Formats: sequence, C-alpha cells, structure tokens
Amino acid sequence: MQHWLIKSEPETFSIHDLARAARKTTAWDGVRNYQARNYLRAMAVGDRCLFYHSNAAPPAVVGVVDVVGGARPDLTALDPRGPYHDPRATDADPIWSVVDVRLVEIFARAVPLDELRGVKALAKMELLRTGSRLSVQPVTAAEFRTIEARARRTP
DNA sequence: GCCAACGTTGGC
DNA sequence: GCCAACGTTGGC
Repeated sequence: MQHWLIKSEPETFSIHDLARAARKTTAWDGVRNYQARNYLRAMAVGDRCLFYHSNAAPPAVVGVVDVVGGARPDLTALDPRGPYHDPRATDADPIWSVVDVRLVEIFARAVPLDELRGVKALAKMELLRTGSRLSVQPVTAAEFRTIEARARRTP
C-alpha cells in the first residue's frame, strides 16, 4: 500500500464536504498538472491519502481518505462550461485523470503546516519543500504515521 | 492583497 | 532549444 497527500482548498471542496457526499466518496477531479496526474495514475485501490487544506487558516492536514477507485479519464476536462475545461482534451485523449476517494477519518485535531515544519521526521516531505505546489504527492509510510500520531495527540 | 516560486506558452 | 512573458499556487 502506498501513501499520498492530496490538497484541496476548503472553499472549493473541504473534508467536511466529502463527509456530506454520497457514500462519503468523490472523484478527485480538476487536477491539471502533469506530475500530479502521473501520481494519480500511480495510485491503486487501497492506498491511503492525507487530506490537506491549502489556502486555509491555518493550512493543515485534516484527515485521511482511501483510494476506492483507480485512475480513469477526467471527463470534466471535456465540459466547455465547467471550471476544469481543457480545450485540448478530446474523447479519444481526455489527457487528465481522476481517482475515487472515500473518507476514512476527519482528525479530531488538524495538524497545521507550521507544526509540521518543526518536525524533524518530516524534514524531507515534499509539502514542506520551498515552492512546492504539487497538489498530489507521495508520502512515505513513516511520514504518514508521524502525522497521524500528531493528529491523535491531545493539544 | 502581496508576492515568491513554479509550470506553461509561444516567439525566435 | 532558449527564455521572457504570463498565469497559477498557496503561504503569509
């Protein structure tokens, strides 16, 4: 099983929105970066992802989701009226991909970015790299466990 | 709202 | 292939 981190702006789609979704499941659509797309394609059913709120106050890891459906075409790229339209995408080559994710847990205590920056075990995390913008990124099992443990710690 | 860092585009 | 211009991300 692999571990990942996926970002969403809570104003666009928060982990609470996911909690309200049917079967607490959603298609992770709208990814428009090739490296992030390639990570989506590398995901497998059963992989676990940290759910991160970007552009939030504070930005934080807020929970865990499961990959319940492997990569398939992101049809939102084909919708000319939708926010994720890509004029280059075609039926034959939709270019972009989605996976399906299901909520596992909303952390009782979100782990804010500034706290992560101070943790030695996370020094090499992609999220903490200067200028890192990847919205889908791999996380090591150790990094995943470290963050989970902090979420369960009483403040 | 600002702006640094980054990815993409397009002229050459 | 280079690189300047541009648009976006995302912390602050």
